[in-house]
Amino acid sequence: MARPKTPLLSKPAIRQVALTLIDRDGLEKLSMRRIAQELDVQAASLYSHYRTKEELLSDVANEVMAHVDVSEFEGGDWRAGLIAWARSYRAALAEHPNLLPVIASGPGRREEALRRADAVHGGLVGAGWPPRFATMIGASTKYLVVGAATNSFARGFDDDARVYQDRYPNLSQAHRLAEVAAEIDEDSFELALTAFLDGLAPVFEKVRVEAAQTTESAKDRSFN
Amino acid sequence: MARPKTPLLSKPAIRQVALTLIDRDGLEKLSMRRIAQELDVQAASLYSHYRTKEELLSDVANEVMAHVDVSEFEGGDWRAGLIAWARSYRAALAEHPNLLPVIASGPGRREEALRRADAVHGGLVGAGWPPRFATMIGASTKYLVVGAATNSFARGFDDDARVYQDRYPNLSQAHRLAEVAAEIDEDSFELALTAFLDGLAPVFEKVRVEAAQTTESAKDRSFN
DNA sequence: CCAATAACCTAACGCTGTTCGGTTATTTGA
DNA sequence: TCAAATAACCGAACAGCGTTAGGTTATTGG
Repeated sequence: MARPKTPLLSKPAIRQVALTLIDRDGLEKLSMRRIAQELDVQAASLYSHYRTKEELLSDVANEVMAHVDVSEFEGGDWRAGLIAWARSYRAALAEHPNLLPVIASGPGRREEALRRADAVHGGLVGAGWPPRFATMIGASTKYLVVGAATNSFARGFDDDARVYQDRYPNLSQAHRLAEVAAEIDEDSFELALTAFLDGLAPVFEKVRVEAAQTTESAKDRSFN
Repeated sequence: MARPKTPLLSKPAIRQVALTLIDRDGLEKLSMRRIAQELDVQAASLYSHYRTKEELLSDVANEVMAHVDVSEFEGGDWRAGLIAWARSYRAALAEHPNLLPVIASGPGRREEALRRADAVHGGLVGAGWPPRFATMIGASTKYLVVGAATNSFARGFDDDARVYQDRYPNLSQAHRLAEVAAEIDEDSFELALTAFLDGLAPVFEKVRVEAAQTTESAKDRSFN
């Protein structure tokens, strides 16, 4: 076979197969040859559409990250905005846990990631946070989400045994381990997020007062 | 050459070379053949000491994690314990950023990790936290540390440009990017940790009251 | 209608982790 | 003391990896 009448491949099709295989068999088992096999094609043909495997993975990661919700910042409520962002972020990672190393290894295409970063940053600044704090709070929230996802999905049944006994001292059925672990992760994440936001509230008051004073003295100076 | 008079290899020596290469060239460039080359040996010989590359990496990760400090919990001050733990944890990751994917992919040898998990958990319970909260707080703090490390080290000069402009609107010298980024990461981490712990304080009061009431009613019941 | 391009192919390169069987020094046990 | 077992190396090879080169054919643009 040389060139087919109707193309067998397309970027979206390749991405979709890649993501399916990642979800099913894990990131480590994914190879260009396996993707090609699934598409009844030779591995070399994939390189007509994606220049490297890395580029493909980065594209897949971007597709997944597109579902993250930053619209809640528009209301001007920074707390609600952060919560919605963090939860949908975490949900997106949870849907494709095997993809996490790719997402965690830095953003691929700049556009989308930048747009979301801007929405978060802009939302915080719009709500009254100084830009410097907006940066740090955005970063901190990301820490929580990525850290939670990492610890949840890359777990190897280690200290968890102890963890379960906290809450389920009589848990002996191994088949319930997964759901119990998921519940604890969920609760831990919510606790961390809530405590973080609660701890931020007094900071918000403080920096607003400081900002107001700075504006005052700036006004004073402009009068002299 | 067959068997040498004095052994050329040892587990510690292999680990040391592996870690050095990881630090210098990155995790991706590390191969058994390169480690062997550095030790003037053939790759196959390494398998007399480590059964797989994974086992070796896991051992290296454990060695690094051994520097994490959980001793501060002994004083009974859970806030001081968490801060010391989180900071030394983060410092350990920062010393070998290229190793982070290995560390994040679940603990290797159970012993050490369990010992530390126990120290954290025990410290929190000893300070008055209910076991269930001790579990969640330990997990949450880990989220922060791992998330911060991931976002810091796996960065690809993306939304950072904007981030720098927050604080250094006139920063044009690219050679200062690294230190500025490090400073922002540091500040973000400290903000997140402080806000989290501050947000935890009222929770602590609340669960202590509840625990006291539970004890009361337990006493009541024991009287009846 | 012809040239360019797009989309596939086969074959191969150099790399990887790992295994096999061989060789020799050291250690163990009778 | 001497044989057997083991430990520590080696060379060669296996299957699989990402990627490239060069070939063939269908579609498209001028």
